Formats: sequence, C-alpha cells, structure tokens
Amino acid sequence: MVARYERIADELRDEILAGVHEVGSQLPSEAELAARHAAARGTVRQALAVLVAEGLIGSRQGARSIVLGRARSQSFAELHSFAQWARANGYRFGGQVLAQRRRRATAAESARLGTEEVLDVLRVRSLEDEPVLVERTAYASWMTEAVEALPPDCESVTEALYDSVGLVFAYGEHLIDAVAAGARDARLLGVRRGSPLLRQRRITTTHEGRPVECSDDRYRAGSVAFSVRNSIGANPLIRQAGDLRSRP
Amino acid sequence: MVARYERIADELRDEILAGVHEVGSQLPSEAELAARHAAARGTVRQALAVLVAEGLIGSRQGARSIVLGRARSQSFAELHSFAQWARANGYRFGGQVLAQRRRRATAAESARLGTEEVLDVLRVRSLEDEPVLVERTAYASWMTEAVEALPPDCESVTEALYDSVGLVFAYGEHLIDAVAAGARDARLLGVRRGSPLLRQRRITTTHEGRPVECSDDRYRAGSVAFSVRNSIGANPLIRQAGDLRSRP
DNA sequence: TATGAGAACTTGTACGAACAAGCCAGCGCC
DNA sequence: GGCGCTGGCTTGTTCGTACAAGTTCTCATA
Repeated sequence: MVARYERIADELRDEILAGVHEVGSQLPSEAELAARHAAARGTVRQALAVLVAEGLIGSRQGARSIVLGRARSQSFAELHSFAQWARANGYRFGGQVLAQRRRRATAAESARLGTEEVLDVLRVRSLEDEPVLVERTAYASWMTEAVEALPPDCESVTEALYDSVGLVFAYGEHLIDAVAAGARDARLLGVRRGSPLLRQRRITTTHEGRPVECSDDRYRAGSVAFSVRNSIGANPLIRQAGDLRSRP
Repeated sequence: MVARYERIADELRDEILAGVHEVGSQLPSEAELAARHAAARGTVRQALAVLVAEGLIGSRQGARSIVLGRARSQSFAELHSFAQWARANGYRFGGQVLAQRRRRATAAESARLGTEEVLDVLRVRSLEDEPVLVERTAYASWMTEAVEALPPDCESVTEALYDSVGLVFAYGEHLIDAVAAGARDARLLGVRRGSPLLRQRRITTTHEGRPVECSDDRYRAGSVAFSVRNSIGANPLIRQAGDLRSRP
C-alpha cells in the first residue's frame, strides 16, 4: 500500500513533468489540493515537501508554491548503483572485475569500516560499450564471502548482494572532486595519462549505520556529471576545502 | 522567534556533535523527546526530519533513529557563495574581476535566463592566497546595472547585491563534472594546460523562480571538493550522462 | 495617479488523537 | 540449544483544529 501523500506527490510530479503547471507558475493552494484529493492539509503538505526535496518546486510563507524546473530526480538507488542508474535511463552498460584480493586495511579504511581486513576489488564499468568508470572498492571483512561469490562480470553488485544476502545499502556519504588519470586509469579508460577524471569517493552503510564499503570511483571526463538542486533552507550538497593548507 | 522544532533540532544536533549520542547509537524515542521538551510528537518529528535531511541521523519504521555521522552541514549560502563559504570556514580569500562586458546571449543562455542580452563577467577567486577558481558568469540583463556598480575586487558578490538591490539568491541548480584546463584557465590558475579542473555549472533564481545568472566555475584540482550525504528516500544528488551518444 | 493602510488569502507552526506497520526481545516449544 | 511466534515498543501515516506570519490585492485617500 502506497502512502497517500506519495500518491499525491506522484500526481503533482507527473503534472509538472507533463507541463500542466508551467515552470515559474504557481501551484494551486494547499487548501484547494486538499479538497481536490479529499485529504487533510497536512497530508498535502507532506506531498509538497517531497517535491521541494526533489527541487521541483519552491515554497515560502504566504506565497503559493512555484514550479522551479522539470528535471526528474532519480532515486537513491540510482545514485548509488551504476547499473540501476544506467538501466533506468536506458543505456547499454556492462562491468568487469579486473582484480580482487584480501588485504590488510589501511589506517583510513580501518577507521571508516571498522575492520582490520578488507576485500579489495578493481572494476571497470562501461556505458554504451565504452569504458567510462574505474571503481576501486574496499569491502568490510564481513562482506568478503558474499562479494567473492559474485561473478566477475556481475551487472549490478547492489542487486546481487540484496538477492544473495539481503543486504541493503541505506546511507551514503560522497565526496566529489577532480583528479588526473594515472597510468593505470588511463589505460583502463582509454584516455591519455593526466587526463581529467571526475572522482567520487564514497562510503556506504546499512540501515543500522554499519559501514559496508568505501570506494574510489573515477569517471572519464564528459561521460557523467552530477546534478544537484538546492534552495535556502534545504541544501544537500556542501563544499569542502582540499589540502591547501598542507601544501608548501 | 525561532520555531520550536528548530530549537529541538539545534539541541539534538549539538548533542550529536558533542558526542552525547555516539555514532551508531540510538536516539531516545520520539515519545521521550516529546516529553523532555514538553512538545507534541509531531513537533519532535519535524526536528528529526531536519537532522535526517542533514544526513546526521537515519530512521526507519519500528526502530529508533540512529546517529550516522558527526559532520556538520553548511547552509545554502555557503554552497552558493564562495565568500560566505570561505569566511565560515576561516579561510583567507579574495577575488578580482578580469573582464566584464555586455553581449548578446547565446541560445542556451537566452533559454535559461529569458533575456536577449547578458552581462558577461570573468572573475578569479583565491583561497589562502592561491588562485583556485575561475568564474565565468552571465547575468540576466535586468541585473546589469547592479553588477556593473560593484567594485572589481568585490569580496562577496552575493552579499553586495543583497545590500544594494535586496536581491536574494533563493534556488540553484548545479551540474558538476571534470574538464581539462584550457590555455586561459591554466594561466589564470597557475597550472599546466590540460590539468584536471572540477567544473560546477550553475543557474540561480530568485524566490519567484526568476533566473538571475548562469555560471561556469572551474576549481583547480585538489583545492575544493563537494560533499553529499544521502539515504534511501532522500537523495539530493543525481547522476547525469554526458555526451556519450553524440560522440563518434 | 501614486501611495499607504488594511483585508483576504496562503503558507508555517503546533497541538492532540488514532491507527497501521515494522522491529525486537523474551517466551515457549521441539 | 535452537527455533518460531507473540506481544510490547517505536516509528510512519492521517485526520482535524487553531493560530502565527508573510504575501498580495483592493480600495480609500492624498
């Protein structure tokens, strides 16, 4: 059973995407939406909060909500899982494990994952038959067996782990910056050494907050971009300084 | 007057940051928090929703909320305004306008800003006395006079525009990827041509959804990173494909 | 015509209640 | 000991009400 506010949010989202409510125009008042859906105003407000979080609409006290854009925001799974994102957008995609071994955790990994040993996996992912992503992932030691059981060309690691051990990636923290391609990155992605890569370092945890993996993903420039919408009072993305102060 | 739920959220945030509630531990139940603050459960839930949006805690039906992390999330202003972000984090910073002229809007700019003419501004920003950011901004034509009135070494454009014409940047859309430094970028940032840069393209609007500016900001690699926390059911950042399909 | 006060409208905050749905520990059974 | 089940606890959803606070439009006045 889908919650009522979600159905209202879905309907409003569809209307916005279909152009019923133009960008820059005002939505009907909460009272009117409540009457139209035979729901309480609080329920409508929950639905609107969903769309605000998606960046589709903006709202402020006293004035009606306005439509900000028509871009669809994907789900958490699509941000976390390359396969789910690619599939949802209709791309051909693939993946291949190139190296996989157990090793001692570095100090940083140990602090983040809470284990002394990790399973180190190097994967390359392709989009539209071109390699676009080099993924270096360290899994916590209690994940080792489940990950080693996966086939090397596993399409979606996230889905496979859910099917095999019921693991759900629930929370993620991501750090995004740019780096130059090293010799190995360059060879794997088919670019020149020193080419710009978009790097996404992430750490993922379960529902209970238990760390599962930390990963260093590098995208070939031009293949993928990250998009974020924000507003006063709701801003997901923050900026962090690099290592300026430690440089000579 | 600060809203009650905000004060509760502030108190809980402080407690988490101070380590009263350890990472991975459970928060008191909503009922207990409500009793402690003499507030309704709905009010406490609003406070918790704030912390969920900040990525500090996670929650799921049936189980108590758990503490996910201790990183503080900055405000919208700090993401949008280089100066406010740098100041809030205690960095030395500066800025300088290198070129500024009116010109016809490109087709893309015209579509985004809704004006035929734009004011094109090229700025370089420094952090800790090193140039780290090249900013190419196109302002909508109705902004021209206010921007031209700013001093070339204006520290914070956002604040100056608020003071002079009461303009508030309320909503933003950002697209983040990596590019190679061109000859001019390289000279301005003091890096080699072809070096990786972190690019943030953004478009900003007022409260009413009226577009104010669109900008192409390029950070020297290593100087700045973007951070995002997400969870199932709340994810701000999305991935977008580049121009894969249009390539030969 | 321009301006300012005010009314009407709209969103934000807060309360209280009730039920649904999921989690977990403890209990009893095999 | 191990297993499954149940009952209590906890969060999720929804309703209804009331008032606070901000916006917008109207209308009277200068």
